[in-house]
Amino acid sequence: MSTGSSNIFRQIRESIINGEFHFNERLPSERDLADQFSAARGTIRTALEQLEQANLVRKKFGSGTFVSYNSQFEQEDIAEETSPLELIEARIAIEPHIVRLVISNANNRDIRKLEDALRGVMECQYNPNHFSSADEEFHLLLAHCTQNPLIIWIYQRINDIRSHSQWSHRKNHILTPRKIAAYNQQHKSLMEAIKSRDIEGASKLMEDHLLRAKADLLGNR
Amino acid sequence: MSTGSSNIFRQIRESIINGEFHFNERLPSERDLADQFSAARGTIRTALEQLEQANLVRKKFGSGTFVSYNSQFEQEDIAEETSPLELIEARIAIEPHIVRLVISNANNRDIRKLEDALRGVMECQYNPNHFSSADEEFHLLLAHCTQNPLIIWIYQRINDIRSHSQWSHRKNHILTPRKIAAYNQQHKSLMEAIKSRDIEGASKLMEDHLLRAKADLLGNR
DNA sequence: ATTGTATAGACCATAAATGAACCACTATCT
DNA sequence: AGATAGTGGTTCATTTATGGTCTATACAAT
Repeated sequence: MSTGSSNIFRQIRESIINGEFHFNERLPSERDLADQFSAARGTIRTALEQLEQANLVRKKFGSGTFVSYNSQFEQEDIAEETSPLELIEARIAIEPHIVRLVISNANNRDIRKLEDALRGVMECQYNPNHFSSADEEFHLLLAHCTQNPLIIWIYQRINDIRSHSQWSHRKNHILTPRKIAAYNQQHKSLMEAIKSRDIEGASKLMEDHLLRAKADLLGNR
Repeated sequence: MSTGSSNIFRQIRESIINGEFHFNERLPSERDLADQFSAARGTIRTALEQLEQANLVRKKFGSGTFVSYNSQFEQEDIAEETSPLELIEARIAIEPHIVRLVISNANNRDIRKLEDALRGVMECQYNPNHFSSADEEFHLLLAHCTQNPLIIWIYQRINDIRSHSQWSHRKNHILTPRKIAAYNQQHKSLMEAIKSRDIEGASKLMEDHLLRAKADLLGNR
């Protein structure tokens, strides 16, 4: 059972798995491959169809054939390999304690800036994209209020991933006006707890807030 | 997503990451880049848009395209300006929840690897440097056991800073055999809590462990 | 003979790249 | 202050390259 096309299939598969062709890179055109393998274009096409069936490759009409195989070694970008669920788990890990540090370290000017930012979030109930970026800004500002450069830096990376995450595709499904209103209410309670210097209360509110976001994420898959 | 323009995207990205273009440096104009890559300006523009999307570059109307990539340069800065106290605060923020995730996600093989690593730490009671690096390894392994790539990545960065921190100068003063023995005892209790799947108990032990380390740090200034 | 595969060529529909022109803004020089 | 050159932002028609499809032919194995 060894036809010409399946030989070509095997050869290209090896090239992809060995990393000669990188993720998302365009393969040579069917006509070029036909030249390289001294085969007819139809033969190449059946080989490519097998590759597509094996999820190693995807074809784009009018554009080319692209590697869709993601080797473990070229996950150079942490943002690409972090799922929305994993992202929110990391936030659950760090943000409740961020709130503690905010209450310990923030001065009145910081608190005012937080309130300003929160007002900005509140105004975005009906636009998921605006809400999302205002929310990112608010949580990043919290990190800044810790005045801990390492935590600020870590949270900047988390925010990079938030804006890059696959989650953003589903944003419009998850962030209904109703959900946004709920989040805003949680933000408001959180802000009040921070202002009254209730460390454990605020931390718990942040944890609940994120657990709620996690539940929403899971419920809307 | 992936076309000829993304080849140019890749090339410029590599140039930026490899430091051929420095932070805040202006890239050649779109027209110049078009000449260099023998491509049309539109093709360059789509490549630059992808770079902007990846936060590697920002465009200034009428002025140019500037590198906004925070290379290892910025990470060096973070290591420099993060004090040992701030480092341990960040660890207090994240590690108790890491322990929770470990208990939720780790399999038996992970647990065995943790026990092996812990034995390695135990053997270092009389050498602060060895204890320190074995301890780093143990805590990093905990992060790995979460199986969350983002958390692993964050903890790797924390570990980078641990080994880079000003704290290492004072290590020999702080890490007396007596202190090391105390830490080992805490590690042992932690490990037992993990093995018995006691999520909140283990998390609390980790928090106590780090709070103790923080107190030792403050007491030895 | 039939079937399955490979070859060769032609044409189609689509997507991307091209090349040119123009606009709006910025920085610099006079 | 004004002029000027250089920059990114935008649009357009056109060209090029790509995968998708179809036909006819040749060859080998069953």
